[in-house]
Amino acid sequence: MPSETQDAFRAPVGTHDILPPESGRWAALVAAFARRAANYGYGLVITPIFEHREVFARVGDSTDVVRKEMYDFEDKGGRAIALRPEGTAPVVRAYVQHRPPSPWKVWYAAPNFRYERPQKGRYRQHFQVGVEALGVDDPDIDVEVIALAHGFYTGLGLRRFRLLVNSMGDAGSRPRYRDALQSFLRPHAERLGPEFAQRVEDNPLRVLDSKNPEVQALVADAPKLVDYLGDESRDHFERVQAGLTALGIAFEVEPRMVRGFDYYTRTVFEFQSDALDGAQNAIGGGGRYDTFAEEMGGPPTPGIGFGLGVERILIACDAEGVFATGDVALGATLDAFIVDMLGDGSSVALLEELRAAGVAADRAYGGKSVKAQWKAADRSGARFAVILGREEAAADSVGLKDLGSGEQHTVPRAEIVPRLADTRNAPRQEGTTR
RNA sequence: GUGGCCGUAGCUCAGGUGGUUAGAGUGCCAGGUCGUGGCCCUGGAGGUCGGGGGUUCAAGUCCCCUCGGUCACCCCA
Repeated sequence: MPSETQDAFRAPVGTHDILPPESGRWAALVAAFARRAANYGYGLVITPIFEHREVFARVGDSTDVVRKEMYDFEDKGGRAIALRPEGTAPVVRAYVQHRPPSPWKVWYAAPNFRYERPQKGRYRQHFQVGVEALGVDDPDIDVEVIALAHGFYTGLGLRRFRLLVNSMGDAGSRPRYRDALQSFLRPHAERLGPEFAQRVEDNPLRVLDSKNPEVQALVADAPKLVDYLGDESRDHFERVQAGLTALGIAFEVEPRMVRGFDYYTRTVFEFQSDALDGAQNAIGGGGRYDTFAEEMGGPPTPGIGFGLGVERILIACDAEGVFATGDVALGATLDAFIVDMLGDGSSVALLEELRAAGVAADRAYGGKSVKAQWKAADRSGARFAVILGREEAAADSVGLKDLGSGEQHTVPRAEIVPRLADTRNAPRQEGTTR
């Protein structure tokens, strides 16, 4: 237990504060995703950060996310509640509850919570951006969704990542495959230990992506999902692959990729960064869930979506040297900084005028020395300093200094606001600093 | 949940084999230049050495516990 003074007043294990200027990079990333999603015809959906526990139970009783990583609790009304561990279930729940017209194409940006031991790229609260498209069975939408994510990564500047795809089969083929796999694995259960044996019984598909070399060697000879696909699933998968190829999106079929949620059917995919050295190299993933809505009591409705992990994407960006904080941070750039040598209160009114005109402006507080004000102006990164000085004031003017070039003019007080507003609206003429 | 490594100013780190008032760089504040920033010089503030217990004449240094960080397993974004 954290003792009150030492540990209580800090972010809980596995969580982080994101401060300026880094927070500006987050804002820029989410803004880029929002633009892209809107461009593809997706609207924003905002769902609660917690749901009735049953909503997430549908993610899979045999998955770690549900079995041991849920932040669940009873609220004061005795309801079983859980913090959202993943993005798809709440969106499907919202779809079932509101029955919007199909196709329903939505995007989200939201934190997820999983009670895990943290390490690099794995946190108890992590942020995902994602999309869900419900009501469309057409493989074209699988391709569209994957292309959206793929283009988002490349738009950030990422290059060193791979797209892995697989098909999980459907309600007809999956049980047949499951049985075949179980029969294949069971004879080895004793040799590979109780954990393995348990998994073979609970969820044999997830044995496939084990990192244990012994298990991997075994799995290499195991029956493959693709060989058990029904005609429809096989055709769907082939059309998805053809669609990706037609768009020039490189991918690898990874027949042993199963992913961690039970609701997936047919198309599943994952983006892995080669720039991340750790074990946490999945920067995004998703798939089709054609029976999920029905399992939640809604009409049979196919769906597909993905979630992309913001923390991991930013780690990958750092590793590839792209989308750096200084280059992209939103909201950190000031147009003007006031250096006040009068101290008569006129700076307050001028600041309000500037801001009302859309000029981002700031000042130093607390009657700082002139020198300190100049240093603050410099640090602020503002393009201009506006000088309230005695000489200028005598002529009903202010000083305007370009902090980049050092050039300084005297400007009539009445003109300073429109002038800065103009400069802002017609910013930096390339190559013509003077 | 299991295991390895790590924890000294806001930040990055020095502090052989225990030994007086715990240091540097950077950042912050002030001054040199009470109207001109970035460079330079001077000064200042800032630490219960993560926390607790133990060994010892003496612990930042050794031992135990605990909290936190990090990495791996597991799992995933």
